[in-house]
Parts: sequence; structure tokens; C-alpha cells
Amino acid sequence: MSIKIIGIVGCTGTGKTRLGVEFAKEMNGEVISCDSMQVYEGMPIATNQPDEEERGGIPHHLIGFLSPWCQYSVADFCADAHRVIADIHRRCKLPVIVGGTGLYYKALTENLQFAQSEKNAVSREKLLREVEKDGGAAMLKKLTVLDPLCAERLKVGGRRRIVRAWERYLTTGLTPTAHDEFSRSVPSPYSVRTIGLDYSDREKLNANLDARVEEMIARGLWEEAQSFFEQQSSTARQAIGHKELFPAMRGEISKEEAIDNLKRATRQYAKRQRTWFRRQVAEVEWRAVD
RNA sequence: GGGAGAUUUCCCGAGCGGCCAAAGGGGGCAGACUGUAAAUCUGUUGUCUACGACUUCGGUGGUUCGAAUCCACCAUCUCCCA
Repeated sequence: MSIKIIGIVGCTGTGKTRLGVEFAKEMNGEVISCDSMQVYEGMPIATNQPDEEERGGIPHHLIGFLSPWCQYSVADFCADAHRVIADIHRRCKLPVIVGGTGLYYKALTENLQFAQSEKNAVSREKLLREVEKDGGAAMLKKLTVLDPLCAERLKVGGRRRIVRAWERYLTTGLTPTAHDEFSRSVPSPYSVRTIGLDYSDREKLNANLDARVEEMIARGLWEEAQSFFEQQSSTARQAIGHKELFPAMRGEISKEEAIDNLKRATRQYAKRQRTWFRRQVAEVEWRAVD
């Protein structure tokens, strides 16, 4: 028996939040955010967390519950989300997943398996030192012997992934390819219906994104960023919205320039999200919002 | 009024006689993706009837087998002396 869930995906600025609340209201549901940055507390403007009014009385999960000084990962998210879904289901309500973090969405809905053992920080350190010393090409070559299929898909420049491939092998005892195979063999407990939101006119999306950045500034994004000035955890500091303003705070560029950089970063991010949802997530029912 | 220098493909910026449609970066476009994913990485980016052809390096002429690269003049901008 599979648990029915509904998912709303798409790039930033397409109105996923509003639609999610609408669905939840109509179908006796609760919203689960699927967003790597909305999990953090204290940075509601940059991460665009819905406020009380936007939530419309619907319970929202996995938003603003984690300190920005903590790290988070897909595996953490999946564990949290599986637990929340089970809870919502137990209460006979419909889980509505709303979010823009593609990997998190795929991992959750396709029930990707992550190794039991905690991420072994020591081995990662060692691996990082090794790429530093020997270079990506050498480590990739070594990987070719172990897991040719996996190595073939990696690039010499993609050191992070090369290190991760080795890390996976060292912590699971399985090659990445073997582990993926195992992961795919575990069926998903969910029956998912995914709605994708997008603009048919890219110009309109971009104009909308620019306006949203201006709005964030008006709502106090600068001050929010200032309170964190280069202090978040390695994961939280990646949020678009703060890091683009820091150079201006250091006096390296003007505030206007920083805001332009932020707008551009937002557009580029939206592009990556669209690509992900169009190509990595199966059976998305696309709806044009314009 | 006199002197020095600049002008490069969407932007910044190399190039200083052939190997230049022109390095590199940015931006754009497309793509990859199982533990940092709002991250990271890759390809592509003058035009075309596309292993070749055509048009580009402020403008117009010139030197040369051959110029973005040398010369002359013109235009615009920066700087220095008045």
C-alpha cells in the first residue's frame, strides 16, 4: 500500500507556495517544504519563507527549524521528510511537497537510499588532501579501475564529485554504480503526482525575479545579511541573497552592483532548477503560470 | 593652443605582420547531477548552402604576397603642459 503524496515543483518565483496552500486547503493536506535553504531559521527574507498570512492556516513543515550554524544534507532531509510524511499520513491528511531543490525532491520521492553510516568526515578530509596533492585526473583514473561506469560520467574538473564517489565507496563498501543499483531496487513507498510550474515566457519570469529581489531589499534583506556577515555554516552560507551582498559590505563594490549580481545569480539559479525538473524528475505535469 | 595615449567580437580584456573568427574572464544559451545541490561541474557563443566559404578588430585610403597588428588623414575619448 503506497502513500499518496502530491508535489509542486518549479523554479523560484513561480508561485509554488500559493498553489501548495490552495491544494492543502482543498484536499485536507499539510505542506512540507522541499528546500535546502528554507530549513534554516533567521534568514526568512533570503530564503523566501512563507509568512503566517501566506501559509493561510495550513501547517508547514521543515521550514526555519535549523540553526544557520548547522550543516544539512539530502540524507538529513530525506530522513526528516519521510518522518513528517509518515506522521501526516497517520493523521489521515495529504502530504503536499512544495519546493525547488531538485535533488531533495528526487531523493525523497524516488526513495533514494543513503548509506547507514554517518558521513565519515575523516575520510573526506583525507580524500580532499589527496585530490589537492595528486589532482583530479589521478583520482579519476584510479576510479576508472574500480568503477568504470561511474568514472566515465565524471569530469576531471569535477573534483567534488570525484571525492564523493570515493567517499561513497569507502563508507558503503559498494562502488557508486553498485550502490545506485541497490538504491533503485528499493521501491518507493509513495505514489506521487508532480505538478510543475513554469512561465512560458522567459522574459516575464526574469522580470518577475528582478522585482522579487527589489522587494526583498525593501523588506530588509541587507540587514538580514548583515546579521550573518560571513558566519553561517558551510551549507547555509550558500544561500543566494546574503553572499552576493557581502562584497558591498566589505566596500569592494557598490550596493547597486551587489544587487545586480544578486539578480543575475537568481536568474542563473532559476535556469538550473528548470533544467533539473525538466530532465531529472519523471512525469511532471507542467502548468504555465503566465 | 601644444604634447602623450587609447578605440578589438554582447561586456571587460589579450593580441602588436602570417599559426587570428581573434587568448582569458564575464554574460547569454544548452546540459550534467545519490550526502555542500540556492552548491559543483561540462559544452557552446560572427554569418552561412558549414572538414569549406563569407563578413569582422573606430572611419577612409595606403605599404605589403599577406594587416586587428605598419603608415597617412579623419572621428571620438583619456591624460599631460598652457
